Amino acid sequence: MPPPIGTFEILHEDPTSKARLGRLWTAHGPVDTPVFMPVGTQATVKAMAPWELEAEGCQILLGNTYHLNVRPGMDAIERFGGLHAFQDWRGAILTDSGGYQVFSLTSLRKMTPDGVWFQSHVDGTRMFMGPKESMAIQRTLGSDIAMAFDECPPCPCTPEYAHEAVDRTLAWAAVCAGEPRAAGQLRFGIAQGGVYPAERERCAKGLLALGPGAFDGYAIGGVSVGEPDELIMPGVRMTVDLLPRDRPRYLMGVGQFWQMSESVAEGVDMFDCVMPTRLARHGMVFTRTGRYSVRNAVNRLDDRPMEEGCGCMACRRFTRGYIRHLLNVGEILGVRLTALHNIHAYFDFIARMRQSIREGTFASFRAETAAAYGPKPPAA
RNA sequence: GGUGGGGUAGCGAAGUGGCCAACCGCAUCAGACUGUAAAUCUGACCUCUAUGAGUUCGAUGGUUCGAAUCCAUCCCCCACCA
Repeated sequence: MPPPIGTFEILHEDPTSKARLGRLWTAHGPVDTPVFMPVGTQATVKAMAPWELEAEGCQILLGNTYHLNVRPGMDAIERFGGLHAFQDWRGAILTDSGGYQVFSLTSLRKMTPDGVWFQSHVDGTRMFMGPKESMAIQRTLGSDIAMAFDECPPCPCTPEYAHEAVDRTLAWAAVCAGEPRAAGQLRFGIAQGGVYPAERERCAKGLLALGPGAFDGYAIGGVSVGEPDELIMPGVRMTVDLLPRDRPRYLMGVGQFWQMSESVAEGVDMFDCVMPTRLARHGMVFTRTGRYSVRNAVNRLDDRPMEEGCGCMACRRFTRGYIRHLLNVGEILGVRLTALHNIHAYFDFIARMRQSIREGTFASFRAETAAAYGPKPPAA
């Protein structure tokens, strides 16, 4: 019999860092951590079929509250019996609250103390989203993990603005924590604070002050929102130790291989990022030794697979020259194949990282990752 | 053979005396992308010893301080009529 939903087991801890192997139990099965969650904003991971994600061992993916509320709308989601049924995804789903759209759609929204007025990026319709609305939508979506509605401020922003954003994020978190949830739905709080340690600390402590029943896990938000590379990891470090070690810690929106291995070393368990799928559509290919653009002219006559030794279907059957051709002429299969490969590369990366923690070789895994990708990724 | 239209950078296409190394689109080349307004966006794209210089607008000659733009001759393409 599986443990109760929401149980987070810590299975192994790395002696050389704060890395740990864990397992979070959701209503749609276990999630082995550290985990990478592909982003499926609009009820699909772009260019990927659900069975392809299953084949890669994907246990959980993302959906988006704002975007799914705009289209198809909650009446449609209800009609189809929730988000899982709608997109026929049998694993777990984490829904982002819409807080990121406060950042990414800055020019289309207006902040108020109680929430945010969005002007739809599709047809301009005004819609209000606050903590209650976000939680209600996520309830209808029926996600396994609902994120608290937060304000994700950009970088740079003034200390004063970061302070206000933390005020709002904490006030909204309290509202979220009091809202009803879907059956078996977990709820994560989000720590903001920008690049300011005092604000990071105030936000994390404020979330914890809502009590252990408020949240099942905690996220680090507002990272990689415009700050230079060298400020990303400090933002993580100044927050992660403030979050309970017996609960999953989720670094939102990150990211690159070296950022993930370094964050795992700090005690982070969960990641999501659009990079593997977005960059796939732009012709960028991730490999164990770096990334490169398969669109580049040097690949025109290259008969090697995208990554030598890779076991993904794209690499088992097709050459760089062919895939470059498909991307070059705009054929759909091109982005399908690069997405397939990049998702495979991400899951391969995470699987190897988990294995290294299990086998006690995480330190050298970190070093290899830093060498291949580095804080300043070398031109592959 | 006649009449009319036309030849502009890899292609298409503006420009019809100075603000033109020449708008724009495509193609090409390169770069960026981190809780996805992104199969998107940015830049380069005549040559060079390159915040400057040199050679271009079918060819040659001419007018003019100055020509892709005006004139003459020639070459080629298209349409219609013979």
